[in-house]
Amino acid sequence: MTRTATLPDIRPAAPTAGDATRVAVSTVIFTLRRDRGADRASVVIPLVRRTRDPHEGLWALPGGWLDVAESLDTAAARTLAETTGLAPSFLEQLYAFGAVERSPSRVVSIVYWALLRSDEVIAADARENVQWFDAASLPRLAFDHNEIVDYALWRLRNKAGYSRIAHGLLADEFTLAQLREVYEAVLGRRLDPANFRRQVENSGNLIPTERFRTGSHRPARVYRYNQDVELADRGPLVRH
Amino acid sequence: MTRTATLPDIRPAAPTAGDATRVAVSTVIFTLRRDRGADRASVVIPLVRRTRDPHEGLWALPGGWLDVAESLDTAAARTLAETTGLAPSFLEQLYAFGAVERSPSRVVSIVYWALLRSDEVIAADARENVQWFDAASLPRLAFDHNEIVDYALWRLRNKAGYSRIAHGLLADEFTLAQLREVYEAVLGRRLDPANFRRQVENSGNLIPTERFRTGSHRPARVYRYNQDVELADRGPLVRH
DNA sequence: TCAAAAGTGTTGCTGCTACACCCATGG
DNA sequence: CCATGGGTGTAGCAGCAACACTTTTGA
Repeated sequence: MTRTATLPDIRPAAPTAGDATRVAVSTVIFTLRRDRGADRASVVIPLVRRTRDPHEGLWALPGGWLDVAESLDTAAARTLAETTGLAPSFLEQLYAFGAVERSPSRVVSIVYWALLRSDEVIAADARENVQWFDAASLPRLAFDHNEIVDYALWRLRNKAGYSRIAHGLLADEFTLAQLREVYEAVLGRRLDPANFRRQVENSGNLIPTERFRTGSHRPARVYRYNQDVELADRGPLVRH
Repeated sequence: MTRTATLPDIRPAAPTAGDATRVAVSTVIFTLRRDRGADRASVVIPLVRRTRDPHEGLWALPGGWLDVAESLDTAAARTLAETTGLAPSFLEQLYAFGAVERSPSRVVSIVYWALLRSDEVIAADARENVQWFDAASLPRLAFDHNEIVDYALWRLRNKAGYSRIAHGLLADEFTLAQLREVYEAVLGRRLDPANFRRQVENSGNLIPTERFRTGSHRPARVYRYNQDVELADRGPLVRH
């Protein structure tokens, strides 16, 4: 459970032959951070500092080796928990990266991407070697991980257009302003509150509650997601 | 060049240890077939008959093992050429399948999908063990390949909505009726000729030529694709 | 009473669908 | 000249962006 938080050791290890191709699993985890004072939330991702040689000291995506007896989905969830302690509400395969020269030895990385609700973030912060970075301004990462994060960000923004991606980033109950803030952070632009309200109300994804959240000004109605409408954008692929 | 056309032998082979996870690459190749007399074209894919034990005799997707010194993209193109003789104009990664029980030994398959232009199909037909099937009515395939084809079909239809997918299925020059036929076959429904024309003309993807194709009735203008407008739907991932 | 966010109404633009209609060619 | 597909015109509807406007609260 408390393995060293690091990407797999790339040096030829015991279980496999030295020249064989090995399969790793990594995950890009998105969540939002509301900086006090900042007028907009920003997209942040957790990275792990490498403690072994290829790219020692650089930051890298959390991940690990695929076990012989576990599926890719399971491996993604497991390595994520081991390196960061996180258990995201949304976890989906992103892309398989397999360029020959992306690592000193031959590694094919099956990369996942994940969304973390604001109330799930807490656990990870205490971890040694884990740190959160603003996705828009990352340092140089190990391997091809900068490229991977760029692709994941592109996918996040893309999917926000036609899917209920915000579900994975919010707690169960929320106001429309909070929901709008999520979309604004992901898309990187302001949205008209009036039009946003109508769009989201007409989508049928939201259920209004009778509760109100009282803040600085007029109280806002609290909504929750309609669990029936499951986003069918993974096609015929069944989960679990 | 003329290896036996078959999926990789799944039995533990020489190069790798018996219990290691191995990486295979497979491809779902789509093209259109115009049946004489039929009023609509249909989507067909080439399959390879397995000549070795796991699922011997069943039809399977063309593919093979990933070499240690080649990228995933290269492996997809190579195994495709070796098993079917085809070199598609469009080749893109689809998904990585890695359930534990999808094969007797542990195999992670990186699956690609490809589009073949009607003028590229010829070469493959002569192959032993290669046969074309209507994508809508497949027999039981080896491994989890039925599920894989379903997913690829879903992706094809999805992408047809927002992308110039037909480019990969047509020759360089074509009439609007031919282009429309492609979309009708992929989407599985009729499209209004008048509205289709306007949509596609306004998209800016087509360049009208001065040539006309004279058929049974009024000659139709010949178009070709605007090469400048490259479909930017793979995001920041650069090819080659 | 004032600022600011919550929430409603309205207008105009755009893109799409449906369908009527004209054009050009082979038979 | 007629059947058929190529190609144009147009009316209606739906969705969305822009923005004016009303409501409700804390300070």
